[in-house]
Amino acid sequence: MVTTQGEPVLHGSPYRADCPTRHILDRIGDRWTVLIVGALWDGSARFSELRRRIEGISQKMLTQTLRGLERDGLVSRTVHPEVPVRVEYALTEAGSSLREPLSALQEWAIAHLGQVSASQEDYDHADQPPATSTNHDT
Amino acid sequence: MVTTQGEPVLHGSPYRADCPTRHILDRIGDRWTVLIVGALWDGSARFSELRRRIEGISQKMLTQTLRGLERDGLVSRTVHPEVPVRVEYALTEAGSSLREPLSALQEWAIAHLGQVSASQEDYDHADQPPATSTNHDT
DNA sequence: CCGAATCCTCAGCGATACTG
DNA sequence: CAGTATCGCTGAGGATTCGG
Repeated sequence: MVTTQGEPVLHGSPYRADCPTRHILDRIGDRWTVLIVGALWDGSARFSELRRRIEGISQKMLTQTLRGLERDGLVSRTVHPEVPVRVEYALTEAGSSLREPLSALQEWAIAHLGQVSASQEDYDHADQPPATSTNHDT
Repeated sequence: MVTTQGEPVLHGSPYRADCPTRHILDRIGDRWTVLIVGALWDGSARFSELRRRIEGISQKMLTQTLRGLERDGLVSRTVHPEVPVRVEYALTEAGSSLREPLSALQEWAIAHLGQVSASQEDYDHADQPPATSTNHDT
């Protein structure tokens, strides 16, 4: 996530950091959470399998993000005490329910990506880059 | 956003970083974008007004995030060349259309926040904190 | 095979100061 | 009022290594 705790604590602003949406975005706004949830839509998977499914993820972040999801009750973790330990991860009901709003976002993304990209091109090719910096993007 | 460009470039993974959803999440996953969009649901506003509406935001991040949104074509920026310069920000059509999926997320957040918090409590009160670290949260 | 611990880099973001 | 430029801190997160 981005930071989450450095908040100076506000008072009466209508867009405070403690609104549920903000909270959830802090939770799923990181690089990997959504990808893991997406990977688990295909069914439960073991640690290594998840690593392969997502591939760009490091072992550390996979573990860390899975722990977060488990803590939130969105993902279940089942240890099979076999000889080489086997661990299965799966979406819980709550985790599965995330699919709805996430799909909405996904559809928006698909529907608007072209337009957004075009707008970016347009913006970047404008002729008033105030000298010094090419500081587009966040 | 989180990083977005350090990607090692993958090849055949089904959850590549270049999927539209991932892209959009990188865009709106930062600390302020969603808050600004939310603040503009109430109608257009000037720079200072936005600062007041959001309040926790620094001048730098407000400018930076607004630039990003403008670049993406989600927010329009209108300069009124009056004596003290006046600048109005407003959502574009595309920006407004974000309200739908964002509301879906919001509703999910509201519906599940309690459950998630409870799960966290539960998780944290488990009796196997492997010593050293209290490393919950992302 | 699953994961924890350590190290280190780099970029998000706030604070501050300066322009038009 | 509406920015832009610079500096410094902090923490996300990749690489690597060790344990069960």
